[in-house]
Amino acid sequence: MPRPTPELLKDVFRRMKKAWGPQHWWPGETPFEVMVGAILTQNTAWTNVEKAIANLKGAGVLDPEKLRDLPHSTLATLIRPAGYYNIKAKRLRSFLDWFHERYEGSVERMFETSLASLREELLAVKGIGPETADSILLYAGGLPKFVVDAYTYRILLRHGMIADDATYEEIQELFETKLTSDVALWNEYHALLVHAGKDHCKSRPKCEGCPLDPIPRG
DNA sequence: GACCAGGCACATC
DNA sequence: GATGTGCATGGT
Repeated sequence: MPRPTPELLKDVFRRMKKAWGPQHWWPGETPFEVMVGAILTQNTAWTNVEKAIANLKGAGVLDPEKLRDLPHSTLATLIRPAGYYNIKAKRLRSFLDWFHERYEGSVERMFETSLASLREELLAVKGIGPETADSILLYAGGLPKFVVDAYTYRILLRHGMIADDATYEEIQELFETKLTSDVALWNEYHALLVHAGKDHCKSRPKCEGCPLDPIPRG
């Protein structure tokens, strides 16, 4: 497996940051909103998630206890624009039940738990996998956990920095061991990778003028 | 109308 | 352990 150096990873970041600037992630007003958004955005365009969150706010239920009190059908209807609304209503419910029973719906208490333990707890919730858990830890909790997603995989593979069978944990370990443990850096790095995959490269099939072009493609 | 989007759990082999 | 499949709306 190719082993990108710390310098290369830093260079990739500098190039993206220079080209596209700060991404201002995560777009959510409170840690709780970020956590809800992390579940709703699973395999879904963020624009659709925004509509769902707007519905929740409009109904005045974007609150741990109020959301948990909603019947399944009501919750599913409100989050309908985010797609997969039945399964996501269940996933939100399982998260909200855990959040209530384990932390009494308190964000402050939740993030008093150590990073490694909290990640294990989140992964044990039905509907929360590695990316959702890590998004919650980094973007809602401000904890040093690097978020890996489909774009991260694609871009790193394209530039020959990982093997095509690299796992989530391997890719995460790559960033976490070769970059300094810096929440602001990891926040921006992941957001820029998503921008690179979503907005930049998608609009340019061969990605002409890609800021990463000086880095050989695999 | 096809194809994709900031995954995950579960079935089947 | 690897591979396949269901879940669903809204934008291009």
